[in-house]
Amino acid sequence: MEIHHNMPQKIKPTEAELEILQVLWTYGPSTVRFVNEKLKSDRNVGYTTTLKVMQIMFEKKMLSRNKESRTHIYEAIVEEKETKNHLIDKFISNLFNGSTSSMILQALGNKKCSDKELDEIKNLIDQIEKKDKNE
Amino acid sequence: MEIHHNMPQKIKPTEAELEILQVLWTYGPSTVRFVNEKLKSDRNVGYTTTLKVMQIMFEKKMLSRNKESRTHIYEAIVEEKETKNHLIDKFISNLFNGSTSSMILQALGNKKCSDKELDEIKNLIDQIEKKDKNE
DNA sequence: ATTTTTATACGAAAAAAATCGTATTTCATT
DNA sequence: AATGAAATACGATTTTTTTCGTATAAAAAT
Repeated sequence: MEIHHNMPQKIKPTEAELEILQVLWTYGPSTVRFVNEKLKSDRNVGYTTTLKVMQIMFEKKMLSRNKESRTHIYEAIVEEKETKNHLIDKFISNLFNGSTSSMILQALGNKKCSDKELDEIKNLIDQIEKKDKNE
Repeated sequence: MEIHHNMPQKIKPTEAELEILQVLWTYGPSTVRFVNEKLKSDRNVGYTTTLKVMQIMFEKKMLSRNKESRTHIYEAIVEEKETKNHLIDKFISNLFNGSTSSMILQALGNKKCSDKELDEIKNLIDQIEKKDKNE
C-alpha cells in the first residue's frame, strides 16, 4: 500500500508564467488585458503573447477562468504560499546545498532591511525557538 | 551624464549552467568527466551534453579552462558570492516584491533550521543593527 | 444595421535551452 | 607502429519557452 504524500504535483512555472502569477496573486482575479498592462510596466510584451501564456496556464490547470460576458476572468489556482515555498526550497537546495540558514545569511548580508523588518525576523526566530523547546 | 553603476553584466545562467557552476564552486576546478559524474548523481545526463554546456559557458566567459595534457580543466570565472547575491535579488524582487524580510519570514516559517543556525542568524541581525546605529 | 472596438482561438514561427551522435584528436598500452 | 581508450569538436536535433500574426466572434457605438 502506498501512501500518497499529497504530492502537490510539479509546480514549475516558467519565467513568464511566474510573472503572471505574481499579478494574479497581487491583484486577484483579472482579465488578460489587465495582466498585460501590468506586465508592460516592466517590459515590452504583446497582448496576444500574454493571452497565449494564460491560455496555456489554464490548460495546465494553473489558472481557472470564467466568462464575464465576452471577457474571461482568470484566477490563480496554484496557491501563492505553497508555490513560493516550493520555489524557495528549490532555490535553497540548488544554490545553498539545502541550507536555509546560509541562504538567509547571504540575503541579510546583502540587502538592506529596515530595523522594523529585522525585529520581525528576530521575533519570528524567538517564536520558533520557543516552540522547538516545547516539543 | 550617466553614472554607470558598475553593472556587472547580465549574470543569467540557465538551469543546466547553474548546476555546473554549483559543482565547480563546491569542488573547485574540475574536468568535464568529474562534473558529469556529479551531475549524474542527481539526474541522467550524457557526457557530451555536459561537455557541450561547459564549452558554451567557456565561450560566454563564465568558465575558464586550461589544458592538462589532453584534458581540459574548467574553472568558474563568475564569482560564487556575487552570482548568488544577484540571483537572490532577482528571486526576491520577482516573488516578494523586493522585500527581503518577507522572503526570510517565509523561508523560516517553512523550513527547519537547527538552533545553532537560528542563533547565527540572530547574531548577524544584531550585528547589522549595531552597525546601522553607528552610521 | 453597419461599423468599430475588444475579445478569444489557433497556428505557427522564433528564440532559447538541452541533448546527443559522430568524427577527430591525443595520449597510453601493447 | 598499431590498437584502444578517453578527450574534444562540431553539427544537428529535440524540447521548451516565448512571441505574435491572423481569423473569428461578440459586444458597443454610431
